[in-house]
Amino acid sequence: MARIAAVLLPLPLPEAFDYAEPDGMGLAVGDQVAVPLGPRLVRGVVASLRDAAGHNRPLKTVNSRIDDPPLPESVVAFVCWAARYAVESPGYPLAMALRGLRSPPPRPIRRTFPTGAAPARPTAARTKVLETLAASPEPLSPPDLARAAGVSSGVVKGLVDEGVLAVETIPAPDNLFPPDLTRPGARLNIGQLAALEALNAQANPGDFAVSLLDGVTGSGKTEVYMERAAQVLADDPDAQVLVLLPEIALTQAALDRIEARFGARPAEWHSAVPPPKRRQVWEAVASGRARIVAGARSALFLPFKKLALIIVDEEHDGSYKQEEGFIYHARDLAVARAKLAGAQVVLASATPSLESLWNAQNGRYQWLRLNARHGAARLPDVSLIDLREHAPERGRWLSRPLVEAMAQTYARGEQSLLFLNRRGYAPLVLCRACGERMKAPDTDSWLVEHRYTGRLVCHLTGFSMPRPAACPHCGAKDSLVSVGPGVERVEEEARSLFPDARVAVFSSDTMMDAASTRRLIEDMTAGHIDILVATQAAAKGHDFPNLTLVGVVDADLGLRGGDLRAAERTFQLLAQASGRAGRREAAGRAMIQSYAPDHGVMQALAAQDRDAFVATEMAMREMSGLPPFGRLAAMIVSSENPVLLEEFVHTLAAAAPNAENLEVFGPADAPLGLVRGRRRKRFLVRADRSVDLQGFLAAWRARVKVPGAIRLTIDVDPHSFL
DNA sequence: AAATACCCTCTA
DNA sequence: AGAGGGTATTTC
Repeated sequence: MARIAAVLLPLPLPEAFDYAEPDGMGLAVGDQVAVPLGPRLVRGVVASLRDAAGHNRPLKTVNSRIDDPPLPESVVAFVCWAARYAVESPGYPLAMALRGLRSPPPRPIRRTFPTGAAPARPTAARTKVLETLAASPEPLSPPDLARAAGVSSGVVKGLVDEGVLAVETIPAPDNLFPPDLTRPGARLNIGQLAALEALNAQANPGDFAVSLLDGVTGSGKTEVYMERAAQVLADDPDAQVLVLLPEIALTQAALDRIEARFGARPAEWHSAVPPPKRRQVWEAVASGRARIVAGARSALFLPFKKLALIIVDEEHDGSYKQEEGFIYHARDLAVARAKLAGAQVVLASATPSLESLWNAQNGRYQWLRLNARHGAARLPDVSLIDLREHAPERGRWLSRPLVEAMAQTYARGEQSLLFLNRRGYAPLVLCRACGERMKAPDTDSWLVEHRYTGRLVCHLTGFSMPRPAACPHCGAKDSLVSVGPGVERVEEEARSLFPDARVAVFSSDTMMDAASTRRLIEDMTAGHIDILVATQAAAKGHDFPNLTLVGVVDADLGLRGGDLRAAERTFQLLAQASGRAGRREAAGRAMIQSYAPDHGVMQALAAQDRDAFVATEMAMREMSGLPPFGRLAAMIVSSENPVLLEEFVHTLAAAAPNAENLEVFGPADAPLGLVRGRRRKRFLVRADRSVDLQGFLAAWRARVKVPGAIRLTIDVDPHSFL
């Protein structure tokens, strides 16, 4: 009756390793175990158990069970599913599922209290300590007590040693409080109520179901999904809710709303959460005590005990795609996660991805549309400015019509937002004397000038240098010129046009931390800013009541790369940006500057006809068999050695298995062919939806031996084509 | 990922 | 021969 345990290890191994289960250990799937691997002992998780009968390979034995919470079976299944999806080792997703556990627990809190005994020698310092402690409203740690009493730590220690004071040690509280479900919910309008009813009716506890909550900006999607969350939490006292947010570090406002609704701050999970806090959140999620978690994409890997609802807010957002290391799309993984856990998914967006719209059209997802803006708010008037006709003068980026609209807005005491999705001052610096373009060393992308810091920065590699006084190539002095606009340069132009106006910049460079972001948002909300120049960091989420004009400085920017999703992304971004205008009583307008106002994207934006845009874009995708009608994967090969790379790429091309209804394109030089001295090439695979794309990719990779100097990455459902 | 097996070159 | 180094292989 001996059993074999297949154990997943958080290491880049291709599969689970088999170990013999010691008699009487009674392992279960999800248990954490210590197993021998070569000469060392590592942590692993039991993926499955089977009878050892008929097995003849000698196996090592599980060393011991680790006294940490087991991973729920649905999490183990999800780890395996995600690995297969991404064509990667299960070790990567497993490491993510265990991440909170590997952090150190927070330091316990020490509290001092009097025992009642009197000090043998009551010196002035000792009396001061006892008085301070008696007067303190809350218990103090020994160092805090010494500081508060103004004595050295030795005095407190002496009292403790003598038994006058005692110190108790308690685990650090995690400050996670249960949601208050007796609070009244938001007042919903008819459309919101209908959507909520549909969500409530769609899934019984334990049912997998997906809904697309598709509503224009300001239609109140958040209230709807929060009420659904309230219902789920009320239906089952053990149920847990995960709210996925893009770039959560920048969207503290969403956390405030959850706190306002449930009277308790949700557990937070993202890269900026300090390790001891992570440990607490991980344990609270595993025990089921954390009932609402708000997190970035990696929160999908948390070991929820009873996950009942996943909300993917702004589901179209590009930051859900993890592009490095373990590559995945959080929206797609959220659906898989919910399926395995028996949970409901709500995908919310004003500009859903074509993938989700397609699933909604096919009836795979329930499609809930909210058309009316909440309260008095109306959709903004959108107009196109043809830059061929209204070209700004050299070195300027704002056209006459836009400047006039800004002047009117300013005169009325209302706010303008100028949107330009480009950080820094100028995207390119070149030498007038020799024509040299400033680049990062061994990299193909231009250096971006940042005037605040006086540096030239590579946005790809992070390289930066002070702006040189002379051209590093030809040595000419004062010959460097800044070409093209970034937000800082548009800010400069706005200041010169409106010298009395209060102008601010909102980009990831000016908003380094949550505090400065919050301050700027408060200033904007309170009307202390007249003109805000912003990158996409401000295009989403924030709701500024007095903002009535949105100017899109360069609408063509995103269309230039010309990849599969360029039109879709541009439409989403600009629709979100123009949706910032007029979210309260004041009527808003959006003005879009473009050199291609006849382009389908611009026409659809001006007409505010998303359905027309979606229909044409879908037709194009269908004709070429591109997502969502077909599937794509990229195989990216890179090396510092170009000769070896060339050779390997040939071997790889020749090794591609034959397959029906599938094409392999490439190898092609990646658009940014050289990054940090590594040359990159890529293959693109297109397959019909009936094809086992992951199986093909795995078989292909298994046919070649990847030399050490070559890195091979597989990106399933790629979003970036760089 | 981490330990170790392997395979060069360099030193004496 | 043996140290020192980089790279490839193995880990149930």
